Amino acid sequence: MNIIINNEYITFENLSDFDLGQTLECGQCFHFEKIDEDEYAFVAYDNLYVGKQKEDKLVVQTFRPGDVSRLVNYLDLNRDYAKIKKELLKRDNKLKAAIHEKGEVRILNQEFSETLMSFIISQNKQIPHIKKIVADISKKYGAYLGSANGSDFYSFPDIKTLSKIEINDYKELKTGFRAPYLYDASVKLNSYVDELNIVNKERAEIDNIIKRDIFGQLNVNEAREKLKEIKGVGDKVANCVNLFSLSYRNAFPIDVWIKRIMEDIYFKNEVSKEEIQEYAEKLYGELGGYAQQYLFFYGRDKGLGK
DNA sequence: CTCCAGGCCGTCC
DNA sequence: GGACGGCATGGA
Repeated sequence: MNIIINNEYITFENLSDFDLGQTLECGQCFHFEKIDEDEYAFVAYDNLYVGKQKEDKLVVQTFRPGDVSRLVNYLDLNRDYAKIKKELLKRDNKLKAAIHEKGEVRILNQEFSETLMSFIISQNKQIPHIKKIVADISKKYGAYLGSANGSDFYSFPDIKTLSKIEINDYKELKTGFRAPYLYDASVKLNSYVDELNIVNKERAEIDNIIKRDIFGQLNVNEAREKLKEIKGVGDKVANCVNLFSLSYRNAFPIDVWIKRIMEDIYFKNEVSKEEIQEYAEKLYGELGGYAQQYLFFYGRDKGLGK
């Protein structure tokens, strides 16, 4: 990989095992829009990026010049995915089709607070509607970041702003029964900030401190249980947060789709989530999160099991 | 009209 | 412990 910086444009050359569209569309994040063929506007933390990829070349316009390392980290571009895929295939050749079709997905390193709130919203909802609610909350309470292809983009509200949103405000944003869950999550998020005595820090740094000081010493199971202290967070949402923002790449979230897909590929009949969890842990081990995402995206795209 | 969506909670046994 | 209905909202 080669990086060239020219004013607000960051160009990546010789990319491997990466596709921006796949990475954004696979279901791990909700704060983006496809604005043209192979072109996406996406929000990470309080930054807006507009990226266009052709083959192994990606050009990203950033609305905050000088944050190349943050973008590289967000897109997880410093990790050797060829090695991960090779090892996964060694452990289980049945992943071949999923990796062949969706192998250019990378697991993003997302902000903890936005990921938590987003996946609380996600329960019993389809992805387009999750995206709409995330955009609506951001538009109402976040900061304006910029415009792309006629659409305005806003940051997801930061923790201090979230802590001032009431249950009824969430209800007005059509979150339904999730409103009290979102409220409780914002209270817990704010309590982390208070507990760690984080004052006068920049957004990404607040995120880093929470990840390090609240979750840094916990293994994946302990982190999941800690997250489940939040109302409306169960195994699935907790594991999504673990995988997509807390760097637990061994987390294996099981939702309706992955359950169907695993049953289709491995079991040939209906089995419990616990059984699937155990099976996945044994088969994929510390690479479970990658396998899950390849399978999820592949299976959902193909409509496997339905 | 129905049924279901990247689930979870409270209640029942 | 496991099963089951309810839950807001929108789209197929």
